[in-house]
Amino acid sequence: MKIATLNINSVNARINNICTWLKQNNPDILLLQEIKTEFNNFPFFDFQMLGYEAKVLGQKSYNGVAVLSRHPVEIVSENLPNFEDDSARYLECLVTINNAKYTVASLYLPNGNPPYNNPTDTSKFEYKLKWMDSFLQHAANLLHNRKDVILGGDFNVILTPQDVYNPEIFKGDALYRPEVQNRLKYLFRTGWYDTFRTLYPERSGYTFWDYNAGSFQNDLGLRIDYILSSPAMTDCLKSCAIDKAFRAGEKASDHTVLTAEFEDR
DNA sequence: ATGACGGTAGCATACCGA
Repeated sequence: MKIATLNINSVNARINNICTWLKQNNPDILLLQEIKTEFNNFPFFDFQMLGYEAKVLGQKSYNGVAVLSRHPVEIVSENLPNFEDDSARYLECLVTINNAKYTVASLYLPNGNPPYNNPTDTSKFEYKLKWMDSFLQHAANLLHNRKDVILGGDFNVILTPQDVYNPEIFKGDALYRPEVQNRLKYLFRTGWYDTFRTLYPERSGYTFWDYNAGSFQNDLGLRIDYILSSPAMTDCLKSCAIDKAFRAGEKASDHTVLTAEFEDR
């Protein structure tokens, strides 16, 4: 079972990029974030032509998440079940592959930095912490109630200095604050696995490079996209890879694709 | 390296991202 995650930064602006990637890589499941469109403007047909059914939690202009699957898929939860949210950031589905049922979620965690015109405003950071607290609680429930679970997406958390090109610059940033790092570490203490780090303890593994000139060319990146696996899934984890070539493409997203592969059940 | 980029809404420029 091959599953990938990608912050697409507008699914309609990048429909050609992602369709080309799907044709070449053919994953069973693709988790998308920042589709930046409502349900009614989602390009269902383009994905259908490639054999994918899409489940979509859309929103006008901002956010929005989706789950694409080549196998039967049904929605379990739109938004975190324990959190009132104005933003479309969490979509949980059940995918059936050869009689095995996988719980998969596409999540887009809040950024948390203040607006540029109001740098002392902490409301976005408080929202991020509340979102994470609800997510941690829900993740604990999933671990208790389900066996095969994958949580993938843009977590907007830089976990360690190893995961950023220059830790000094990010001191105090909402992606690097101890409050969010500790919340993510809590997941790993309670049974979840970071698929990339589990297989590659030493690699940098950036998944995001700013659009600003030189960031990608000079590899000034961040590792903020993750595929987390439950213990039973981690037992059959085969590979995890970052497709850096996708970020080098014409009109690319600022994130790139992260893929994990598991032994079939 | 607090924005130079880029998307959306919608028509000029504000807001958002990380």
